[in-house]
Amino acid sequence: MKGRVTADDVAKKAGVSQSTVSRVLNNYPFIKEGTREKVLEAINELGFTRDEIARSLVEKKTRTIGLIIGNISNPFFAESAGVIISKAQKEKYDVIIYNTNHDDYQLEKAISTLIGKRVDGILAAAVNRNNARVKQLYENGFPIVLYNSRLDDSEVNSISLDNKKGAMLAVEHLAELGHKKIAYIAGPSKYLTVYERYVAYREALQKYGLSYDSELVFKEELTHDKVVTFTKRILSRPDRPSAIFAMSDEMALAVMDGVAGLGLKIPEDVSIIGFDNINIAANSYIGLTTISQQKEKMALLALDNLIQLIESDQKDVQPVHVIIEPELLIRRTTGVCNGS
Amino acid sequence: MKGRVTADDVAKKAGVSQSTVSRVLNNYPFIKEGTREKVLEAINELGFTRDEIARSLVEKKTRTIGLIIGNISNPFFAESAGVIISKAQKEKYDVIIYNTNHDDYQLEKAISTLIGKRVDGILAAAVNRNNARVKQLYENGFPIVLYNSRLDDSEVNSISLDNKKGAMLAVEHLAELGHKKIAYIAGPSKYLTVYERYVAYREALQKYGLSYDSELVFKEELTHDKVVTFTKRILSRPDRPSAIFAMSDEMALAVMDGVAGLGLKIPEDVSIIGFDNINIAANSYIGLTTISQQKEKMALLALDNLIQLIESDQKDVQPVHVIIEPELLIRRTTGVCNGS
DNA sequence: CTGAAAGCGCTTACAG
DNA sequence: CTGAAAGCGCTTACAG
Repeated sequence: MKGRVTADDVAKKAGVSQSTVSRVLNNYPFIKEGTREKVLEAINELGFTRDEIARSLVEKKTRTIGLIIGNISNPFFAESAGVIISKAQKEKYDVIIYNTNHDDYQLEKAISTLIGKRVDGILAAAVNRNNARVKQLYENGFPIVLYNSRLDDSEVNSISLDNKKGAMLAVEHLAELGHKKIAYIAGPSKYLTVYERYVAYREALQKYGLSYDSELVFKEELTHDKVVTFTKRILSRPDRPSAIFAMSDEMALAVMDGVAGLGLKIPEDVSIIGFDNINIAANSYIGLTTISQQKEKMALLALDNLIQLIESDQKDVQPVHVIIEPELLIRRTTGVCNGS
Repeated sequence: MKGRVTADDVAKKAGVSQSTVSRVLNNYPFIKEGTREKVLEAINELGFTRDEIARSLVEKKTRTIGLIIGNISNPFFAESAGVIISKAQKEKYDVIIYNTNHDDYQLEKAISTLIGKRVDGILAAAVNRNNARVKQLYENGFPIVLYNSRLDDSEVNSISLDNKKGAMLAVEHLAELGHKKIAYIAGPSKYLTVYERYVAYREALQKYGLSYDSELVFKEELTHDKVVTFTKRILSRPDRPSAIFAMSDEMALAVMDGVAGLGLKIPEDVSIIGFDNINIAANSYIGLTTISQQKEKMALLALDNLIQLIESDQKDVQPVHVIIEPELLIRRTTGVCNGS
């Protein structure tokens, strides 16, 4: 198809060597002005575009990075990815994006493909706490930084929230509003960040002398429909909880879906608090009380650090471990407890 | 960094030639079983991963496609991109994603970079109606398909909605509920799809004998904040509109933000209808009445057609022009007109 | 069934 | 200031 025009074609047309064409392409300074002009002209006439694949092969860098997220339809991932994509563009990096759908096998496959494509580095926002592949990549000196994820006991670079504090803040807010029965949408604990929130939830309950009821905790796979069903089920109990804390705003929205489906009022009948502070949480119509992860800052820090790793000499680089401060944003979905 | 292991290293370790290593990598059938095993073993011990960049150079295909969208934080783009990314993975294509932020210059830059990186094809969801570059790419036989976009008078492959019908459906629904003053969040008409909706809005008004009031039409750049401000402004007029139609669900949400900010009720005080049917529109707490674009179907068709273009011989391929049928989904944000 | 060699389209010492 | 040549890591005829 199309027989692409190469630097050699340009060279012939301009009556110079291919090396010279390459030099003007790379803005090599010592070229006679006349020569440069001839080359530029030929490039234009021929509609030449330099083959970056060939260039990557010799330069041993592709100026593309891999971005691995859980699921792009979760606004937390979409919005943080947006920040990364835009900033990467400015820094002249392309991004290949992968959804894991929270499946370990898909994560492995994504990593393998990205390594095969020789990306300069990887940003990953959804890696299970014990992922050996990521650990190994890091130990081999491959540029990788995690955000919204962390490994169990490894030095792998990461930008993450103080999740424990975040979950504490959420439960405390509810407890101080007088809520005694606080349900929790926890999710599976293969992610360290998610697990930490769960632990903090339990600790916070204890701190406020509230009892832990495993029936009020959803630990299964986090799909919208399952959470809606769970919400409806626990709210149909005679001793229903008066507040529900969700480990993500996406899931808090699913809880709201369930609550509205039951005809219950928020926050009069049930208070809801999320986690992430996705854009829509601030919409006045929703007004979701939540814990901010400062996703833009998180994403930007992750990218900045990755680029630094890529462009530095690797040797003298210290592991990066940034902990971001959570912030409680009180909006309309939480209120004082009206029930028992 | 890391001195990657090459097929040549594998060859030496296995005591065969590099050609043989290449053959086992490519599942060439006529290899002695013993040889294959030796090679596989060497590959494992060395932790070899084939350099896809080098392979792309000789094969003249990269198995990556470019995906150009307006803005990933708009759920319509994020969700359709999600469908594309997942399906592409299954088909063994990677996707490089670009946000244009609805800026023509960024679109051009994205295309140039993608061409430079020798992607096998491009999917674009946000291209201005008169884009010469896209047209030229298509005419040169480069695999490109648009979705949610179309060019003015060009054959470029596209999957798009019957936008006119969609907007008609929306206004008719409102008119039949008795609304006389229907505002419209139109956006800039550089996109043909957006323009078509605007034209249909006017035609529908006419059909129902409703007058067109340019002050009730928002034609500026579509940002959340600007639409909130506009909404508040028109709803503060003594003769305020009783219904607002937005050209996207994202903007309908902005309208709801403005309405809620004013303390007005939906749909009692003002009915709202969107366009796209993003996932959250179906959430019972929101219940946004909208026009479905069948985004999953649209995205999948776009990808399928692109892959077909890439993998076929190009010559015998007819231009693809799929028009998707819009569907009115009535939910909670629209109701009969209570006002004058 | 397997090896030696050419070639994909660039960059970059090395000469001049 | 510029050209000839080697090399990046593969694939694929061509021989044998």
